[in-house]
Amino acid sequence: MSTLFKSNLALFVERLCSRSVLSQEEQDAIHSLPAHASQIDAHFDFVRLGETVAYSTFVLDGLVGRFDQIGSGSRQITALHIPGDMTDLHSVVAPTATSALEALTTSTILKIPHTALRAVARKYPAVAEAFWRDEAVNSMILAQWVVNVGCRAAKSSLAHLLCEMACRYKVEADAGTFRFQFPMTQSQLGDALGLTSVHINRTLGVLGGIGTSFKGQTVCIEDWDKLCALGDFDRGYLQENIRPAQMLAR
Amino acid sequence: MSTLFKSNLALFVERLCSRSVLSQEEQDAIHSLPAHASQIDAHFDFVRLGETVAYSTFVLDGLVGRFDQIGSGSRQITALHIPGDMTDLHSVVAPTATSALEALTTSTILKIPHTALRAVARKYPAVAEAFWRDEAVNSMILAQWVVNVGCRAAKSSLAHLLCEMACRYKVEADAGTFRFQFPMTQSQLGDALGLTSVHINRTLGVLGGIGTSFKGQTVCIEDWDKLCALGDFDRGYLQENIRPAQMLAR
DNA sequence: CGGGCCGTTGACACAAATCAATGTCCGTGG
DNA sequence: CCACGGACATTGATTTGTGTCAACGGCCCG
Repeated sequence: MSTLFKSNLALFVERLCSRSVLSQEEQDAIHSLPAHASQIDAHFDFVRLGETVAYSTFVLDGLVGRFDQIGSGSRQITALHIPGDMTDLHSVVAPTATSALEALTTSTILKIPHTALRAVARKYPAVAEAFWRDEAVNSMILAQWVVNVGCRAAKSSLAHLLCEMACRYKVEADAGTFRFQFPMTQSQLGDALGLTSVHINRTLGVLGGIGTSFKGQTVCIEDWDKLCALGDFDRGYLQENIRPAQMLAR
Repeated sequence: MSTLFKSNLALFVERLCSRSVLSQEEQDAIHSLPAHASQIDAHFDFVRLGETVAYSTFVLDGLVGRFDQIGSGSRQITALHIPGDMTDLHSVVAPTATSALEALTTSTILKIPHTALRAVARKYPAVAEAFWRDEAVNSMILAQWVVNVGCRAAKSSLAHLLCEMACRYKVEADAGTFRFQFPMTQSQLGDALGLTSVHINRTLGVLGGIGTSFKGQTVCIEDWDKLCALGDFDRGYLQENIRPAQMLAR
């Protein structure tokens, strides 16, 4: 077990343990998974549509987007993955990609072979369950994404996305202000929300009016409650730190 | 093992076996799951937002929608479930509902306790994997739903939905025409696509122009290729009958 | 110095929402 | 049997949010 890998995968173990209960042995088994780190340039599609992959990808650094392309050429981002996320754990059970994965900014990823993931899931049912739960959370985020692009107005939709990302990045308030790096262009934000970059730009202007700014890839939220209200944001769907008693008693 | 239950759950086994390889023993274990059938009236929410459930739901008959409600009162349907679908297998690993489940029409459902589902998943890793795969397909459908409401125009979006449902219902062409029952109102279609019922009505008029009609809850598609082209539909994401050699060699 | 990429702004077009009225069907009760 | 009410479908007039097109400015990087 390489120390390097152990420290890399520690983030993954930590993520799983935030929602599932794993014994030391089970945690160690995940630490020991073989993993191959690689750096991906911005805008590079490291999984293409229709491609059959033999590994799942864990994000160590950067920002990864799941892209779906439609005939007319416009692109829709259906998921964003930040450090600590598995982008496609489901590829273990469905290895042919139905959407592409692209690094939105220069990113470092870890490729973990399906064979190893399947082996650990088969040996430890609790690990299989933790994987399943992790994917379930991704589905919940995706369902909220549908709501966001489906029936919220642009400013509300953008507010919701910023709230979600602040939570997922576990941003802490500094004197009432939440500030974090968010390396997306306005055009990419448009692809995520089904809007044009022009409209994103104007909508950011509106958010400025309630104390939320996005300049130079830095989000700054001065009034969290107001942003949540505008975005109709309820963090419940993120299932943060759901590992209480009911999980132990199974 | 009751014959009644066996015939009910046979649909579920069939579904799982269309994408996963299960031994006879594993199939029998699913057949033997305890299940409680119940009839749900149209418009009744049988799982409410925030509720913690102890069972997953299988649709025997009717049509079930997954609903998300936003502050302003408008509703967004994020998934449709037809007979043969599990609506919330993921509730085994995340029992607190982050969206509601409602019968769109009078429906018959089967409630299967989480304890039983978890037990069979723990005993048979291949079953756990089949469950996981089934959920992965739901995620792929959800991702397409994002694309649909996010960046397609109304007529394209509606066309895509009708194509998807025709495939999921496994509709066969009759003299080049696909015809099937689809018990949704125009208002519900609007909730699914993030459009108003008025606009759905007008858009259905447009689809009439390319030989697709929806009258009296019956969809009739005279020109499949044209509808697919309009909806930019590629059925690949539905993962129909993905159970070939690569799955056996694992 | 020059060429891209990104952000910003304005004028205009258009798709879809909204508001409102009317029509149709169907179940219910007088 | 007919009158009524409610849910759903249909249609028209108008408004509005967002897209499109276009131009310009800042900035980084080669």
